[in-house]
Amino acid sequence: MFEQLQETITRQISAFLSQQEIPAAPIDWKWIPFAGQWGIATSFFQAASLEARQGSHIPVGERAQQIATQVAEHLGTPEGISKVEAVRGYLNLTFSPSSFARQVIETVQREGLLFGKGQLTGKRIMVEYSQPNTHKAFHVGHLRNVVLGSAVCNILEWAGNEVIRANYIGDIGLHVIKWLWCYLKYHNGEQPPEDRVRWIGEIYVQASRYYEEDPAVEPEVRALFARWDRRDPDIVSLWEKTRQWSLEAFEQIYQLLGVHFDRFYFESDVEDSGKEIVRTLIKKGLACDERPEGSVYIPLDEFSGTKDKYRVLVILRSDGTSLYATKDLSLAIQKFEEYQLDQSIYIVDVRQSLYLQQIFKTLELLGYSWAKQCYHLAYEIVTLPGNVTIASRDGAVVLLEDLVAEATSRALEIVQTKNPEISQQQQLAVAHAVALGAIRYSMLSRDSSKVVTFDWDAALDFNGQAAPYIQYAAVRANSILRKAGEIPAKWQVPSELQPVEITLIDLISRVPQEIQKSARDIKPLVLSTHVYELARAFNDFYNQCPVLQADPEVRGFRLQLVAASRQAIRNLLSILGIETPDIM
RNA sequence: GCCCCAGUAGCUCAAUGGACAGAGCACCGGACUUCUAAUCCGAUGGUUGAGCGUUCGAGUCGCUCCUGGGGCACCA
Repeated sequence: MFEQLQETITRQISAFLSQQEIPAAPIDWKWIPFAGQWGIATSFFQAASLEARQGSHIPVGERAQQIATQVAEHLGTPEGISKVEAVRGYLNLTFSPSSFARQVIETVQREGLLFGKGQLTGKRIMVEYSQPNTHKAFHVGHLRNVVLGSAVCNILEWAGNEVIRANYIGDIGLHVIKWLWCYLKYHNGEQPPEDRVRWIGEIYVQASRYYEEDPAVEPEVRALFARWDRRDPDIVSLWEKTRQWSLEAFEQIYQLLGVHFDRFYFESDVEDSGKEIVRTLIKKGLACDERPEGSVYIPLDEFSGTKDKYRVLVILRSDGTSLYATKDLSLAIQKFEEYQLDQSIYIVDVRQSLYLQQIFKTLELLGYSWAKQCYHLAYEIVTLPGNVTIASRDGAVVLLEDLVAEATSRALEIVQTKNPEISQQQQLAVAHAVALGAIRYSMLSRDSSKVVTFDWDAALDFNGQAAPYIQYAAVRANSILRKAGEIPAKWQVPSELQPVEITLIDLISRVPQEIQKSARDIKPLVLSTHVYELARAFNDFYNQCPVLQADPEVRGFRLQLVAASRQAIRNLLSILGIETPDIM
């Protein structure tokens, strides 16, 4: 919001420094890091350090302060700046309240629901996320992926990119055949009950148990796999029917979570084209074919002159059946051919880091120039207390719907006591927004490189740094605006602003840059932190500054500030995929 | 053996190489006749795993260790 001013002042400083024959060091502006102050700052340590290297004997800190003082004197007080100060080697420029407060509030007002949205970049980015396996349960371990992926999509979109949300469904493989075997043997003819996800998951648990415990099962499953491989119509039709059950269950979950996809890919669709690529690789001499004794593989280290880095990637089983890699190679190519992507992001957990590096390297060896535009966003997994990995096959899972149901019921209890006058339906809607917000926020408010230990109490804690706190701030703002009725169109920035007001406006003004930063680093955490700080600043303001009862000249301004705060919070929450209720 | 990630307050986590390392939870003490207390205020709490190095400046970068987690040819 202040780019122009920054540039002008940067030019003035550079000119002054060169005139004074002070070494040119890059001037980069940062926010003044102290609460209740707003403005930009830069330091002169680098320039002073360069001088020292050229033989000056003044200590760097002291010299930096000298330069800062000189610059401050030279600048005077530029338009839009109320105070210029040299402090401990830093030059601090404080914004003047009247012009900037107005500018910030008017910008939010003008842009409304789009406040914070960046200029179009012209870049097209595909984000592949969720990637569930059919015939398995959908549990809290999968939740992190969906929450992270959908937030990343929104962030990239808000930063000005075109985003294609892709999902890659694992609809075939040994796990599916195991499930079909179990269904045929123990559940034949059954129709899925209402609680479909659980039912599907339970059959999978049963299948896995028999498969592991009874050695007689494996040959039966293999035989079934062979039938599928030669497209036995009975098996194919059973596969199609049961696969559809899973897909419908996923759709329910996606609706519950409020996420959507633009493009679905299926493993079963890229299998044949994958095998075709394997043939090409063999023909080009890039893959070693040791069938039938061994597999088809690529000695990646050998080809890229590395040692123990890329290892070996097996791309086809010795019996000629496909592997995950077979299909992923094909999928990557299809994505770029279909959409001419500028970037292809894979949201996949950290355990597959080496594997995805192998895929990207293979694509490079195949000569695809876009291989370098593939990016793996690795996130750490969700474990159960005691460092227990969540595994669909042993059934020790927390189902997503159970989590949502429990969270909603706890939220509903609070809503009912606080808002007894609204309809049950409204109460439920609010509880739902709060529950899902809390769940999503807890996943987004820690770095993706950190392991999440799922804990019921922590997941259902609505206090402190959590979505309900942020939502509540917006609700309070909403309440003030509702009681105020019409917001006066004419208003003035008071001559004196409270420190909390300054902090609040400051945080609102940074929203666009925070969105850019969040996109640049692909870190939703940047926004989850910022929106929390915004909410906290608003709560401070709420407690310290009366709005409705304020003097008329202050009242108009504060109402505007309340409206801008609500908008900023609402926009950030929506990027994170969190609803902002009107009441709580 | 090799590679990747994490290690910050009692616990869970923040911190574009910059100013005094910040929040929440927990604990202790306060604030509802007020625009909703799902809130706020105050107190307590730190050798940023250890050690060298680079730098004017290191939680952040480099090296060597320690601890924990993960990965390393026919699972996905």
